[in-house]
Amino acid sequence: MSSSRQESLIDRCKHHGLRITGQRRVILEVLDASDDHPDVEELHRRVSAIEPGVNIATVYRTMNKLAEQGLIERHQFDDGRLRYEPAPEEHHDHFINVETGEVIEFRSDEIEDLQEEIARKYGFEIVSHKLELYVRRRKGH
Amino acid sequence: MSSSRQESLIDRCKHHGLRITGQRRVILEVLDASDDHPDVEELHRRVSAIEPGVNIATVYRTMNKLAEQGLIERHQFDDGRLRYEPAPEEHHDHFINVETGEVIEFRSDEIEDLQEEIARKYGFEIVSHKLELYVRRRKGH
DNA sequence: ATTGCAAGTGCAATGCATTCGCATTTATAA
DNA sequence: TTATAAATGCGAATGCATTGCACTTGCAAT
Ligand SMILES: [Mn+2]
Ligand SMILES: [Mn+2]
Ligand SMILES: [Zn+2]
Ligand SMILES: [Zn+2]
Repeated sequence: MSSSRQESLIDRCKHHGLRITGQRRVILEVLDASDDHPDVEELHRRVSAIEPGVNIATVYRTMNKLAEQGLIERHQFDDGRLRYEPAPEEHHDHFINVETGEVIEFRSDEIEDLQEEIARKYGFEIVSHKLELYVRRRKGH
Repeated sequence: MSSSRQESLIDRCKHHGLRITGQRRVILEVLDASDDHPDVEELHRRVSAIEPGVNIATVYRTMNKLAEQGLIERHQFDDGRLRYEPAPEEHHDHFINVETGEVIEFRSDEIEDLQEEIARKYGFEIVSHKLELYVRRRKGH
């Protein structure tokens, strides 16, 4: 999740030559404050609570622009919608609790290494990957 | 991929109480003959080559029905379209060659085991999972 | 073989998330 | 301050998938 990032999204946008408009300022603020994986509609809801009048198309366009620049990550879990989070400092994968919809992050160096190993075995190099574990709470303990 | 399955999809449909219509017969035949991961449009193209006049809505409905019954698996890779393959006898995951779009199957017991282990560590049990490795051919060797 | 009816189909309409065209506004560099 | 490319608002369009409805058909029971 968001945790503490060294640089704000606004600063990172400036460094990438993106203009900081009033709308973007709010969108970036919302993104920075999020520690979950909101979709565009939810982002728009949060933005509108701070500054009404921002069009949802602007949120869509901003997310695309940010993703292009690698400033955010885009996910598509099983509900089919695009969800976003600020680009994490260190890669992680996700549990999705099928009963609550909650998304939990985890990291396994062993799995990451095995992925590289098996790709190499097949003569591939990994460009990116997606690992999603759809889970439920274990009963008893 | 399809490899040799013990029972044809048509037989499995009968056992599941699904009616075998002319359209379904062709759709199932196409599925059984596929050793890739076609989307609905591609399936419809292949079906139409054998028997023109089958409506694409029928293909959509048939795929949903088959998936409900667990007779096929549904995937959504990064292009966002739903793709299908006959339910494999043994679980596998996928490489997606980002340069060609080709989908290659693999299986890693080590990774499967590690997934279970890390889920357990978090107090979860895995309901299903998705592992997709987006790759390119390694240059030199 | 015939019949009854739930299941399946064709077709067009609809839903839903996302993108796009275009006129207008605005951030930023000069 | 000004010029201009970038960004925005808004509605229309897009792409993929689902659905309502009238019609057809597989198939189990007779
Ligand atoms: Mn995350
Ligand atoms: Mn497969
Ligand atoms: Zn990972
Ligand atoms: Zn797997």
